[in-house]
Amino acid sequence: MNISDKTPARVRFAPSPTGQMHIGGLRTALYDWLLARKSGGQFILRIEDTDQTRYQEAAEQHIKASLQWLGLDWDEGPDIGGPYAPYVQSQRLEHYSAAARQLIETGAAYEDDTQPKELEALRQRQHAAGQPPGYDNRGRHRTPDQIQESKDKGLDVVVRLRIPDRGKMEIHDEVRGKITFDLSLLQDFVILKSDGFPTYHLAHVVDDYHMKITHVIRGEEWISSIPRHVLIHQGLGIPLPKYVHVPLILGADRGKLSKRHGAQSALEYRDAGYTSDALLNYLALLGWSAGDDREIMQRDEIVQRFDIGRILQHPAIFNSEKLEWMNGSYIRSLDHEALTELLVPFLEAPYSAGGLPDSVKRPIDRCLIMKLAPVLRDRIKLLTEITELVDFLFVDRIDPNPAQMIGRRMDEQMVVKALEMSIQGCAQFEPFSAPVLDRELRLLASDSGMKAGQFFTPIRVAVTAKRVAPPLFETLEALGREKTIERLQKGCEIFSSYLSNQKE
RNA sequence: GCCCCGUUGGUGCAGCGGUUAGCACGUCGGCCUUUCAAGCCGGAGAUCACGGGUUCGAAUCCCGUACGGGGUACCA
Repeated sequence: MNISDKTPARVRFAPSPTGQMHIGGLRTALYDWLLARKSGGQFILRIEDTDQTRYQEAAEQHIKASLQWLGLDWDEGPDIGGPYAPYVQSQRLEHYSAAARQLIETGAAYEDDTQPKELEALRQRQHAAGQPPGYDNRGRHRTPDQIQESKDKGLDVVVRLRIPDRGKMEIHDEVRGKITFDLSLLQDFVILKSDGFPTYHLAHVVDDYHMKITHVIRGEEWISSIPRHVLIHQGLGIPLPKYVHVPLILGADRGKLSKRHGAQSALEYRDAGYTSDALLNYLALLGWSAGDDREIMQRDEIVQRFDIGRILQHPAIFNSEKLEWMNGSYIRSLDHEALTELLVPFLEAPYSAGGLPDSVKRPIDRCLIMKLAPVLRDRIKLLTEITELVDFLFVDRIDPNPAQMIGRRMDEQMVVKALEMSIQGCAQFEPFSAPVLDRELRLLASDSGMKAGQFFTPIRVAVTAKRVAPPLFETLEALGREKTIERLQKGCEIFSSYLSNQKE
């Protein structure tokens, strides 16, 4: 066990509301939550809305809904408050400007009135000369009078942090260990934008300090900016948190995860029929392993075994086949009640959203699903697959294909015989239950001289209009005697007319 | 370009100086069987990216190369 896991950790998930909550962000949130729960600490949600240009109002709700669906409950956050409220950066601007002022006073930072178009021109010149792009620290020696003059003229003024001209910086990351950077390669960077908003660099450092965050868990893309964050800490004279940089999640082609790779956001996975437990389990393993071969682990077990020291150092590749398998495994482990609970909403969804035909009135008879749950469980990997599997139970009319009634090694006579014998039989079986149907239909099959597989095929197709359906006896019982006989008779008619058409 | 990080069967992981390189997904074959699944059994599939060291001994430690990823913004 990692030593840092033993003391209560305060960890935050700090998304910026600029779009949908992607799988990568969700995995980071999960690791935050796992560390907080394991250590008996707090999981904090903080909204980082410092980019006015990319802000999307719906995004914050989407983020919260995603976390809730996955069961990642937060102890402090925008809607519930907490000792360090507010938890939305746009409501904390005075903290950042105070920090920026302090940094200016100590000389760690300075005001810069270099205009955007000047920066753009600089970049173009660098590009033309084949030089690496970058700010050349030209604003370092502005006088207060010059800055004031620019402000009076309404020009843009930003605050930049001064980077030492030379020197190395050695930092420690909980995942990768020691990482060294050459400071001479960095340029002075913006901490306060001209619109008065802080950049990420300043804002998160200030907030993490105020909120007493112990572990900064975030994506690998931030590794390169650690020196900037360390410099801000030093300038402010505040202690460093522990850094935990988690590997990125890539698509099957080793490229960034995008639409091409299927669902992207947590809620899309929900709608595609994944259970939150399965997704949580899969996500936990995407960039972390407990050190043995166990893969299917309950939430509690994952919390217990989670260890930031065992987070992987290389990108994780999202394998949707494995996720599907895992989802199927979770579905199979559900009890009948829980499974029914999950399945019914998918069936009751509008037809256009993958539910039963709209002609079926809602709410549906969930007892039917409950009864069949044991035989349904093994047959679906995604909850959405349920509709296709059981729709015949709910619709009034089905449309069986007579050609499909002729099973392997069967002729037309056999089909007619099987249907007729089963119609007669079904009128008599008492009770009309799966065990009785099992016994009696098998007897009829042997009486008819057919193999069970042959005898049952026309029945299945007549009653379900499918070649592939749930097990027959349970299906017939669920359907009931009356409907079964009605469909068998209808099947008989359809098959007869099919035969006469064939002859013509 | 420069900087940082990584590299074990098709895929995801285990391995932490001595193993017949283990597990899972997928794939192939068999059993079971009323269809389809599930389950069970078995198979194929890895010169541990490559090249140098260190060591009695290296997938494991060091260096280099290749490849992959990230960064290089008044985005996060």
